[in-house]
Amino acid sequence: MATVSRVVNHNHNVKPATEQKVMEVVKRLNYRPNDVARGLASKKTTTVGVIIPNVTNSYFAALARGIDDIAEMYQYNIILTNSDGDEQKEVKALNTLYSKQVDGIIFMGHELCPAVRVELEAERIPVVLAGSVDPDNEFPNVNIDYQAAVHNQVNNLLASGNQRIAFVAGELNRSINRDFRIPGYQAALSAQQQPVATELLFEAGNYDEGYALCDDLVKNRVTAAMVSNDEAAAGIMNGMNDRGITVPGQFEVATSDNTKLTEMTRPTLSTITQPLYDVGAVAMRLLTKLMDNQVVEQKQVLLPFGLKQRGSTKAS
Amino acid sequence: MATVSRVVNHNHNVKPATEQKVMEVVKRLNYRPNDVARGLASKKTTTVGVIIPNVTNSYFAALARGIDDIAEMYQYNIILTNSDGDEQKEVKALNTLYSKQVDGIIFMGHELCPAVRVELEAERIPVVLAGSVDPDNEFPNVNIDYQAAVHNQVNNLLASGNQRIAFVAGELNRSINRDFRIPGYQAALSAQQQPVATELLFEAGNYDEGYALCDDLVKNRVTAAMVSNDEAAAGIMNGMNDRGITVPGQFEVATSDNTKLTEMTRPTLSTITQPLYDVGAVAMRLLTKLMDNQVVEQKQVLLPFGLKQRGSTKAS
DNA sequence: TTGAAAGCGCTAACAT
DNA sequence: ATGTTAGCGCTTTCAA
Repeated sequence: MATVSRVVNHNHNVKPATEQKVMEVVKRLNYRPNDVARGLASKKTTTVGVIIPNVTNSYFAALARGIDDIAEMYQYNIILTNSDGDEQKEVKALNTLYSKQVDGIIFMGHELCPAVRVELEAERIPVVLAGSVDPDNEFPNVNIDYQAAVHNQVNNLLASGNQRIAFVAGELNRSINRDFRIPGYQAALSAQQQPVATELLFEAGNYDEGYALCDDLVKNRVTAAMVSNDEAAAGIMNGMNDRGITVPGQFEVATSDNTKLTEMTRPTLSTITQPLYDVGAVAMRLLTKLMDNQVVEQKQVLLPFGLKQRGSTKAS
Repeated sequence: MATVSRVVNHNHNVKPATEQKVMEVVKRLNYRPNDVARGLASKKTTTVGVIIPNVTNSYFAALARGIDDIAEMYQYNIILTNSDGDEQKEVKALNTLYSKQVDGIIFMGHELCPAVRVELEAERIPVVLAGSVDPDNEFPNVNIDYQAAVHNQVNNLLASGNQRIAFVAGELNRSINRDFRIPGYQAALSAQQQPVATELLFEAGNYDEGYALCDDLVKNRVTAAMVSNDEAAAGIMNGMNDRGITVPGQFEVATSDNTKLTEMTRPTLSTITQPLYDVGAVAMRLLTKLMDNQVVEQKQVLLPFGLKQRGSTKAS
C-alpha cells in the first residue's frame, strides 16, 4: 500500500527492484491513482481556479492560454469560470473554488470590488491577479504600466496635431481606467497645455458600442481617440469610415491590446503592444511559487509594453 | 454528522426545527463543505473535463462559453485543457481528467483520432463531442450539417458565375473536411457540371496562412473561395485586396463560422451562420442528462444553420 | 427523524 | 527499504 504510494509519487526510498515490480503490476492492472482521494489525504488538489470575465474576449482568452500552458507545465489543472466581471458571480465562483479546495487562484477582472477583496482576504490560499489591477497593490499581480503606455500613445496622437483627443474605455470608473489610463491620458494632454475636459471621456466596451459611439464623437468635434479595447476601436474606426470620415486622414484611432484583430481590420490598428500570453504565463508561474511556499521578492510585476503604429494613425 | 450532511444536501428527512438549528451553526462557524471529501465519499465530483484545441480560437471560445454557462446552471465546474488538437496532448489530458474523477467530458477537436477514441471508449464515463464530428457517429455529439451548409454556400458562389472556386480548410484530411465539407463542396460543383479538381483544394487555418495563400490562389486562377475558418477567410480577403485584386469584385470569399470578426473586416464577410454558443450549451445539457443516467433518445444532434451574405460576395 | 459506524482511496507518520 | 496504522472530511447504509 504505502510502497505503491511511494512508487507512484516517485519517492526515493524504494529499492529499484521493488519499484520495477510495482510498476509492472500497476501496468498490468491498469491502475490509475485517484486524485480525489489523494487530494483528501494530502490536502493538495493540484488544481487552480481561474476567474475570467469572458473567454470569448480575446484579450482574456490570450491570458488564459498563457495561464493554462504554465499550469500544465507545473502539473496543475485549471478550473475556469466566467464571471462577466459581475461581482455576484465572482463571489459565488470564489466560494465554489474554495469548496473544491483549489491550491491557488488566478483572478482576472475589470475591477477588484470590495466584496471580492474580502473574499480573497478571508482565505489564506494564494491569489494572483492577471492583467487586472489592484489599486491598493495588496495582492500579487502582473500587468503592464497602463498609465505610461497610454501616456506615450496619446503623445503620438498629440504629435500629429490633434486638439481634441477622446479617451474611450468600457467603463470609465473602473480602477484600471480611473487610476491608470485616464491619468496617463490627462498627463499627456497637460504636458502640451491642452485642457483636460471630462466631455472627452467616453464609454464603449465592444465593437457595437464603439460603432455606435461615433455619433457622439463627431458631435463633440473629436479628431482622434485613444481606445482601451481593440474591438471597440475597430467599431469606432469602421463607424467613422462608414460615416464618410476617413481614418486616419480625418480621424485617428489608437488602441490598447494588440490582439490579432488589430492586423485584420482595414486600415490596421495602431496600438499599445502588450505581451498578453506572458501576462498570463508569468501570473501562473508566480502562483506556482506562492503555492510552493517559495519566497517571492517581487509580487507586483510590470511587463514591458511597446507601441506599434499602423494604419489608423498618421504618426510614422 | 449525518444530519448535517442531510441538511447540507437538502435531504428531506430532516425535521424543520433541527434543520434550522444546523443552518444556524453552519452560518456561525462559517462551515463550508469540503468537495474533495464529498467527491471521495459520493464518487461524484460535480466537475466535467473540457478539452479544447485552443481558447484563443474564437470559434472554440464561443463553444466554451456555452458549455460553461450550462455547466454552471447545473452546478458543475469545468476543468479546461488546451490540446492544440494534438493527439498526444489529448490523450494525456484525458488521463489527467480520469484521474481527477470528472463526472463527464466535453471533447472538442479537429479530429477524433484512434488513440483518443480508444481512450474515450476505455472509460465508461459520459462524453459529448461539441462542434466536432465523429465519422462513426459512435459518440454523442452536437454539430451543424456541415455538408449541407457548405453545399448551399458554394451554390451562391456558383450562382454569381464563378468557374474556379477553391475550398480552403486548416487541414484537408481532417474528418470534418474530408467527410463533410469537401463532399458538400464537390456536390455543389457536380450539380453544375463543374469539374471537381483536387488542385482547387487548399490549406490555411489562420489569418497569416490565409494571407499567404493568395499567391497560390492567384496562380491557380481561382476566382472565389469557400473557407472553413473566419480568420483564414479574413487573411485571404485582405491578401487579395492588398495584391490589387478587389473583393468581391474580382474575387469572392465566403466563410463558415460567423464569429464577430466577419462583421469587423472591410468588406464584411459572407458566411454560414452557426449557433456557436448553442452548440456548446446543447452539448453540455446533453452531458448533464447522460451523467444523470437519463435516457436520451437523440444522442447525435444537428443544430440549424443559415447563410448570411455580406460584403465579400456578390450574391444579394 | 436521528445517530452510529463503516469506508471512499489515498498519504503520512511511525515502526520495524 | 518496507509494512502498519491512522486519518483526510465527507456520504451512506444500517439501527434505533
